[in-house]
Amino acid sequence: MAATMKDLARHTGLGLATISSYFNGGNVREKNRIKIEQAIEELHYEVNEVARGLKTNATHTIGVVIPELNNTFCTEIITGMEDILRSRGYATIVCDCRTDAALEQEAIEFLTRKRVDGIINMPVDPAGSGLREFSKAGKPVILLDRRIQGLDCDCVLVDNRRAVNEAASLLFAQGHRNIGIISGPREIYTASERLKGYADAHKEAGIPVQESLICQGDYTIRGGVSGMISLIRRNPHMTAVIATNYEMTVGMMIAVNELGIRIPDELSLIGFDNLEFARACCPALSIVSQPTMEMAKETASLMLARLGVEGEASSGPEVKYLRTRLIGGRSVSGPLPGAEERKAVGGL
Amino acid sequence: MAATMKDLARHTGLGLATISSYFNGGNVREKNRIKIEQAIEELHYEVNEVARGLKTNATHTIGVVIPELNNTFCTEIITGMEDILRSRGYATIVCDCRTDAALEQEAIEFLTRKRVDGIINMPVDPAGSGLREFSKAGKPVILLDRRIQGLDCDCVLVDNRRAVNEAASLLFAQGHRNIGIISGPREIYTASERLKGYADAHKEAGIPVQESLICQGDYTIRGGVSGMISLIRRNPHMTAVIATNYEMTVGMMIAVNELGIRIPDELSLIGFDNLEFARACCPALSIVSQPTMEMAKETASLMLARLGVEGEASSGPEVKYLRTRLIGGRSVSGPLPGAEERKAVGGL
DNA sequence: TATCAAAACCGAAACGTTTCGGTTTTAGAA
DNA sequence: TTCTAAAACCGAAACGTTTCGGTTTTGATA
Repeated sequence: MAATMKDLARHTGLGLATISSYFNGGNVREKNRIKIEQAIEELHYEVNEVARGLKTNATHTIGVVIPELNNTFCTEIITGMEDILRSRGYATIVCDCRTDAALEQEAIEFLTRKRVDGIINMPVDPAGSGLREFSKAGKPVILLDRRIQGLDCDCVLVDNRRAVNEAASLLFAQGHRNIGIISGPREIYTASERLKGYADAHKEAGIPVQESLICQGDYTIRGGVSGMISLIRRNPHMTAVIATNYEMTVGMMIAVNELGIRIPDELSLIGFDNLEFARACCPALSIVSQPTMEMAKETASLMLARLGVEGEASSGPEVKYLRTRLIGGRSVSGPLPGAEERKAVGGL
Repeated sequence: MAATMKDLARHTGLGLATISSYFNGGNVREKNRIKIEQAIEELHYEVNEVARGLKTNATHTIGVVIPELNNTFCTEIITGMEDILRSRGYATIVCDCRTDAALEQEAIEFLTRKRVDGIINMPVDPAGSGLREFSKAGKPVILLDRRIQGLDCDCVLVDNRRAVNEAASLLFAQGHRNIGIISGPREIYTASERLKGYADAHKEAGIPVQESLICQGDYTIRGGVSGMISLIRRNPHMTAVIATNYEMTVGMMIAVNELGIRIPDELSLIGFDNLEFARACCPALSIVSQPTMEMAKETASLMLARLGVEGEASSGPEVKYLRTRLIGGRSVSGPLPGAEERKAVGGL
């Protein structure tokens, strides 16, 4: 049915190798180039990427494994990456592993069978067992947002520790002393980093961390709701709360709404991610905003470099650290009565 | 490097055809089956899907083209589809076309070059020009959420007309008489259907439609904000507003927050999609909820049937119509039916 | 034990590319 | 015009499958 290079060769009277050379940037005489292009037009020829893939052992496809597709943080990054990769001829196969390490492993095996040229992973399994195998085959792996102990490959990370430190420091500066935090699962890299930032801020402010103000959430909306409720129940003196990812931020807002708590009069809040959501909250929520577009760009560039498409790939693994921004809303109360002198906190 | 079927043949002393037959469900004698499986184990053999694809002319890959990845309605559906398709061995390549018909066309061409076995499309271009070509090649196309005039292929739709009719009727029943609507772009199928539902409800209630209460939005957050503001400015007597997609619902909430309007005392609201967002709003928003999971399931099943993987494919094009649900919050003045449903969902 | 259909097996030829050596053509210098 | 290095070109052999005819083996029956 569809025309092949053989047809082009016959039609133009040229050899198969010449046709191939034409498509692969080799040297072809002007008049032959014209002949070939004419033939392509007439026969509606289109190169068969599958056949090419068989020969070159490259599929021009890259796999992306993430914990949840239904998560703006993930989709914002994927949108950006997909855009860049597609413009370079690479297709993106996205696998949602439902935050389940076993499914993640399966997804990686699936992608390996599909012979993707590289994998980008926001890992759920802290061991990263599936990736090692893939990586051993000499194919590039890039970790997104979370590190894996003992797997040295390229990483694109966010300075989560500093991010939460900044958020908590802002609250201290506003006079808060009992700041709750809805933290994430201990075993997840970002969650533990964020909790460290919370501790850092306390240290810097010279205020001891109280265990009862730390609530171990699970990065879900439901977890955010129950986490918020238990924080409030356990800590009558608490005047502010930080939620450490988007889902739990939504959960926190749900809880606050259902309990009828007035923000920021009764409680100050700082959330995470999704500026649009923050602005739609009542009152507008102050949040830590992650640089999703830059993450996408860095990740895609790193991948393209590793694939030898463009840019230089460094010999060793590369780690990119990106910074977050604290975006002010109306959910943090001004200096509380009795607060010490306020510190200058970057133009918020 | 990697073992091939030839290696298996040599290792087992069997013929190539027998090995192939083993993998394709043909008859193989017990003792040979064991021999083959042992060889697979020893040589770590894995079938090369690319080579197989060249021979069978099938890539076991399906393309999905959507207007925005960064859109819960889309991602919820994709999550469900990807799950089902992957479990049947099909990879999903998602292309985000940024709500741009030209980019959509490009995405479809890209997928055609990648030789996907089928395309699922939530179309932006009402002409669907790119799809016709693909469809003519005998490969299945399934339209999601929106119809294309004159392209008769399988569709999975939602009864949008009835959905908005129900929403408006509810408002009428609560005594509202001046109901604003933030509508979508006229050329988009769902938008025009939703507007029809709005008109239907007026007809049924015997109340004439007022042009000034209809605001033509563009399905974006920004459009929702400005649409809401202009509606309020133009209609002092308006007591309720319906936003007709998720983004504009968010926009509507932003506007309401920034203008300091009290809900539902000064204005009643009904939004669209994303139950979680609705519950996080203050007060909880009443919304029209679309059956994204069913849409995903129907679409994937339809595709698998067309691909001959499972289920029966009907000869003619199939159109699935699914129903929405109206989920009550606290954003509509007066008592709202369906309160017990909200409780059930609210059992977080 | 001989017979015979069915079951199991086999090798070779595709599928549509790229690539490897080797041959021809080109065009500038002598 | 002749010579020569470089530039273009060429066909055949892969890449790892599936499939097509045709051959062998099997085991139930006579």
